[in-house]
Amino acid sequence: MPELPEVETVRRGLAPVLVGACIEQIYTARNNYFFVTPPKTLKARLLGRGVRDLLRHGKYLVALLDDDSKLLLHLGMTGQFVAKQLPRDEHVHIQLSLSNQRHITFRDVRKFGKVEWIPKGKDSKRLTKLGPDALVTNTAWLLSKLKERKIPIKTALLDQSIWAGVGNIYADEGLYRSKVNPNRPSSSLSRAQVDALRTHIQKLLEQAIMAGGSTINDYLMADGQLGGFQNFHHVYGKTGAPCPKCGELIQRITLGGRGTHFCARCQK
DNA sequence: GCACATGTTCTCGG
DNA sequence: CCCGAGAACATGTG
Repeated sequence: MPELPEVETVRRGLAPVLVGACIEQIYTARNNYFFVTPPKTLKARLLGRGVRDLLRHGKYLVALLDDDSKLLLHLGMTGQFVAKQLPRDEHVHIQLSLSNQRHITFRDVRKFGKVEWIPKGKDSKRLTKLGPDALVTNTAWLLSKLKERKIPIKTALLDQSIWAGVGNIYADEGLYRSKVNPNRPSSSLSRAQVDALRTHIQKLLEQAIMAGGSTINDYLMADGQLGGFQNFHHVYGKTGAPCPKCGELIQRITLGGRGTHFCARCQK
């Protein structure tokens, strides 16, 4: 669920709480959650560690620790990182108690999220296979990668090895604002169209960050509040509603296994 | 019961 | 080996 703007919003909310603090206590739920790094190892590696910085690449958060190891976090579809000691319901998997008396709760209903500890000097394959972050990707890179593929442009925009951070909402909204039909083969787009897509999507991502991200169901900001950008969606989740520009009804199709929303009259 | 859900990863067939 | 399609993962909502 969280795409780049949601993850960046969480990063900005967590950083003031986490950076500079030391991890003093760790609670892990005793359920079958697939952490990647097992709870026992996590506790052994994280207890007593200070947090130097909290970074983001695409939809991943990376906490840099004071022994030069790293903690990689991904929110999956329904993950929540909240800088509070939330009540421990059946979806709360981890709680950290920090030296500054603050707490961080990781809650995830569908359990698609990932928590991975990375030793000093090592890299996680999850990160190394990512393309450049979508906010800093330039047209030349995007064009060269899109030219290599015949898959629908919608599917290509979601490929995290091309650029990292765009998910289903911002792909659909970006294609709509760029007037590009999601079915178009990736390699068929002109340089001008790719440039328009890059520009529109980056603008969208920045506007969404300013609004605190899009809350559809589960996503929360780090202070527990809802995001606000869902109120600015034009096509995502608007199946059957009139297009804001031409009045044609918004269609929903499936591409790459994902629901895809667009205006067949505006997007060519 | 059915369809669908902000994501990633694996399998399978060509 | 490459590519793309579809399923799987786990749980909830309408």
